[in-house]
Amino acid sequence: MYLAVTKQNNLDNTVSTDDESLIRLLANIQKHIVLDAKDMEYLHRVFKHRTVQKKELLLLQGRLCRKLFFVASGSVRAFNVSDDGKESTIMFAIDDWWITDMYCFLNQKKALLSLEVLEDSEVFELSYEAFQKGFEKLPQLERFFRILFQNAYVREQLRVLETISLTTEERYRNFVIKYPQIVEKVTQKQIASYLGVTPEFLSTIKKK
Amino acid sequence: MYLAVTKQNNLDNTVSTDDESLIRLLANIQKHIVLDAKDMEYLHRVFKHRTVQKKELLLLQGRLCRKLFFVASGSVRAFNVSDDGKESTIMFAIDDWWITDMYCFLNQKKALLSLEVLEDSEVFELSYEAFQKGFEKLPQLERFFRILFQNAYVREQLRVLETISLTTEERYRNFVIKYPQIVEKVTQKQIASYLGVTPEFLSTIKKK
DNA sequence: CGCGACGTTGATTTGCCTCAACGATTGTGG
DNA sequence: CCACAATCGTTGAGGCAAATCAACGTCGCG
Repeated sequence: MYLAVTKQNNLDNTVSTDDESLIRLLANIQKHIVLDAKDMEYLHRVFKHRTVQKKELLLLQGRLCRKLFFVASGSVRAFNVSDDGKESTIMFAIDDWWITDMYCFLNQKKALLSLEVLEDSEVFELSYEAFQKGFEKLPQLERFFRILFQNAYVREQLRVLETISLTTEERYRNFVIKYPQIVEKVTQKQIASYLGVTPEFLSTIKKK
Repeated sequence: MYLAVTKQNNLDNTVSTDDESLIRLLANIQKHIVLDAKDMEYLHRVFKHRTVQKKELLLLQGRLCRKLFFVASGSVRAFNVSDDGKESTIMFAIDDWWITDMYCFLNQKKALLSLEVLEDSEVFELSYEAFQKGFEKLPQLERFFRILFQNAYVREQLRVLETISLTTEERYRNFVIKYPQIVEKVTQKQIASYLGVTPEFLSTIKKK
């Protein structure tokens, strides 16, 4: 098993949070493709592990977006701040989610979004260069990311449908049902900014 | 060139609309991957060409979604009708766009969307089975669809951001700027249902 | 030609925002 | 560890954005 390799220089018998995080990353990728020891080693090399803490910004709106993130544990929020200061939350990423400002990552443009760590978290980052080279080094990654983007596309399309067809109250209900773990971790203000309404209005909805 | 092969049984020198459509399909795929003659032959076999006419439904909400469509020419609209009869347009597909109810196609579930042909069109359809088998037969398709879904995801995410952060008027302006060819082809009612507002309200916006 | 869908306009109602105030919670520095 | 500041969640009053409903002229189509 690959983990044994990574633990060669781990003198005691405990599994470090680094190892745990790495396991989560590899397990996530292996949901869709098969990896041998060499593949895992390669991924271990190109994915940089980081322990980040609450309130840290993984990306600041306006800066070049160079990294794709995998959240091994904890939570991250992606949001935009408009000229007049209004915040809009695009997505929350908790355990095992991938997140970045994808538009700006793929086109290497200035970020429309900021990425904010919501609690102390373990993440992996993959640089744009490694992302592009990865497809040559490990062609199966085409399949992995095909499925990842496929799911992401479907998710966003359903969100669009909900946003334009349902009432705010229905959308809030659906959010709570769909993402109960997120509801526990984030503030109501953040949920409001995800739904595109004011915190005050969300508050009145909740009274029922 | 591959087209020469397909034209063996084409006695005169004209290029049929079938050929033109096929060229568009192959050119679209070759934007992202390289195809040799055998690949093209394979794709020609699995993609079924159809000439469809205005008002035809490629998919009816509630039915099993079996096909993925490529619009070689013409236009198609994907929309949902809610229980109380309200229509919401999820997307328009014009020349060179791919369209289906992706969620239900990928999960082989009953369609949330109907697909309506807006004008006489040339489309190709790919069955779910062929879609899945295609990745074995032609592994480069992983890359092609990876990029296709990647772009689709980014597009939808930007739409979500616009929807929750901009006013209806701003969103209408952006739509006209972004998709002028679509504006020419579709009714105002359909644009309203894409923006998630009533036709009456869109009408008042346009007065300026 | 006549019907039905479309686009427009206006009157009224409803959903949601803005602004302001307040207690409760969280975070921070002394 | 406490005190203070800052942010959060709630509530209410008033205002604006958008929906609803109805009426009417126009256009495309059978």
